[in-house]
Amino acid sequence: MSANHPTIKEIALRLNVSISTVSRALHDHPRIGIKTKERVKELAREMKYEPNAQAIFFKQQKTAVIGVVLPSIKEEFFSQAISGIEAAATQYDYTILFGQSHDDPAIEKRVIESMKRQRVDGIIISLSKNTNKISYLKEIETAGIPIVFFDRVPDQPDVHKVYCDIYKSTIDMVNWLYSRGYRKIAMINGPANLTASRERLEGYKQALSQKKMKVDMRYFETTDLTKEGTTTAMKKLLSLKNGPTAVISFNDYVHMDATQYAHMQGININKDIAFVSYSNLSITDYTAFPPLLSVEQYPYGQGEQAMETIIRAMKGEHEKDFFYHEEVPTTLVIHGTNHIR
Amino acid sequence: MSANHPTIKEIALRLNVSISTVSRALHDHPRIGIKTKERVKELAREMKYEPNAQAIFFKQQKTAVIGVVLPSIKEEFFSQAISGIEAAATQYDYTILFGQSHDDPAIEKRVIESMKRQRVDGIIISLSKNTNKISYLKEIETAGIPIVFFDRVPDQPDVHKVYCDIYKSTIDMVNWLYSRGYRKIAMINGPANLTASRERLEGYKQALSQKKMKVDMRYFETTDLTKEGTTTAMKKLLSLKNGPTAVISFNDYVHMDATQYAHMQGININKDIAFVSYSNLSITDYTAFPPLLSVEQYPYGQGEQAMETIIRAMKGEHEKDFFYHEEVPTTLVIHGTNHIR
DNA sequence: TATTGCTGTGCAATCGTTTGCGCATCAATC
DNA sequence: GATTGATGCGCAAACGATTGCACAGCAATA
Repeated sequence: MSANHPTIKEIALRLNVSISTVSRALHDHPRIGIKTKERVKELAREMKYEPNAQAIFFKQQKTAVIGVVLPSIKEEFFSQAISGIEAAATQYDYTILFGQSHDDPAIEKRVIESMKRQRVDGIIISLSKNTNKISYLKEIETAGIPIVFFDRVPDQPDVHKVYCDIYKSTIDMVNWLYSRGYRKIAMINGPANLTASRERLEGYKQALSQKKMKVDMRYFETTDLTKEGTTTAMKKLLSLKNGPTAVISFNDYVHMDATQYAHMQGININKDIAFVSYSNLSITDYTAFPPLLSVEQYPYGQGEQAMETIIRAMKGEHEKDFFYHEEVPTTLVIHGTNHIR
Repeated sequence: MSANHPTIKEIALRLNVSISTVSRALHDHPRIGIKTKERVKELAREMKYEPNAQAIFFKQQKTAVIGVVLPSIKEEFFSQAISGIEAAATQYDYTILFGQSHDDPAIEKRVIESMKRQRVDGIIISLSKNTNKISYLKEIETAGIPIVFFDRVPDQPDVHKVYCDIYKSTIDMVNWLYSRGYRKIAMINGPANLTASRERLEGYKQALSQKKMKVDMRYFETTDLTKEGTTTAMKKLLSLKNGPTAVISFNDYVHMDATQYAHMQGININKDIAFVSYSNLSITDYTAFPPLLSVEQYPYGQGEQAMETIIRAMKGEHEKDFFYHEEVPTTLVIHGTNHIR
């Protein structure tokens, strides 16, 4: 069952010419006679010859393979992102070596090392949410494999990264709520160590202070993103004397847990309390309680952008200490009007 | 920015020994002196030498890479499946070259050809729903790259495949409904050309006739899996004089569209009409109208099984005309009791 | 002393392809 | 008739690692 691919050597043998002649004939080298070219091409077709990409890339010290490491493809955001990456990759004749970290830094490292051994030409990664040391990644970059971070990117400036401005989206979101008359705006944020959480919190504070509202930390809760964590957070918000009239959830998954609990507590979702969120999952319109508003982060576009950025990084045309920081825009998507209930 | 990996050649040069000595020392060859081994290993560590997997596999005419082609990773079924594939791959020291067909046979073929050029050691594929010619895949297999189909598999017996018994699941499902007193059981099936659809239909017919019920084709509709197709099908069912008391949907996505429409028509979901389905999406419990019952097809397990099967196929220990047909079990998962509404 | 066997190492081929260089052959030019 | 230039093709090295074979040096044996 071992692969039996024809080689230029066999073609050369059958045609009684040298290997180099076959190679050049197939590449339409000007110095090869036209009859020879035709004989070679004819036989190549007949034998279903296909160049051995492995051999070529081995010689050229490239692989035309990009490693892609994502936390979990079960999240719609990442499954969309990889589609964008793949689409762009196909366009540039690259293929995708795929791995998930499942938000475990140890697995993440193992996957990366394996990709390094495979000699991928570059790596696109969205960090596991528990990763805080990326020094080994910098080493890999120094060893000659460029890395582009996307969405879950490190704070530091000396990396290539593609991300969207959650800080700004959050301000937009609060402003939207404000313009609809909501004043008691709560937030169920993610773990404090995440950049994503920090951006949300800062945007939240900034927006409130722009509106001359004081930041009431009773309205600010966090969740570890588990159902239990979110339920606890929501419970606290609901127990407040002067409870919130609007709740911003970390993302649509948190939103679903929060609204599920609130509903069970007799809250009329989006009537008694307005719920808004991030991610804009496609499943949203089928859920029992869609958010009034969700921030669309265009994972597909981020994926495409990440691929284009790594290609530029691989070309290495940039200055030695230049790093790409690509910001992709977001949009507020309104759902509330046509939801099922 | 080109990769600069140390090679055994450089180690040999620095140590004034031959390349072969370095290679053997690193592999603990018995004929290499102990001091030499230590000197070599020491320097290798120091230089952060890592064997060039590309070179090794090139020489061995292998890649340790498995191509995985899925219709669309946005479907939870496939995103779970690839996790299973990846987990098993990691265990056996294989990596995953990934591609989506987006249910387009032309793209599917392009992806496969590209993987062939990359000389993957094997291919795991779940067919695009529009694919009907797999002859070119048989050719690739003949050329020496084993192929394992999973979930969306061809009918023919002369292929390796991993799948679950939807025929049997459907019978179980109808029996479950029957035991709950439902007698007017409708089905919204998928496109007739899909094996998956045929199995559902046959199971449906078989179950009904086992219960001495006649198959009423007024209760049988199909959808092209678009929202419109499903809505039309549901509309027809609702317009019947003696309408169904239960509806079996092709999968949870169809189920969501069907129930969304039925709800808008004033049907009390799972009270007026019972809805059951296939896939058992994790999102189900957050949706407005979860199915009473959904068939769990264990995509993760199917993925693992597919990986194990391709590894066996690559070993080629089987008889020349033997093909693996691995059936993985399904389960009926009950939701109705704790759904939100 | 000659043979045998062991230890430690190097040579060179191999995988498939590309490519710089060189060598013919032939026609055209001076 | 010698030089030049174009044409057509082959040789061999290179990419990184593995491995069968050979060989030198040395000790033990006959």
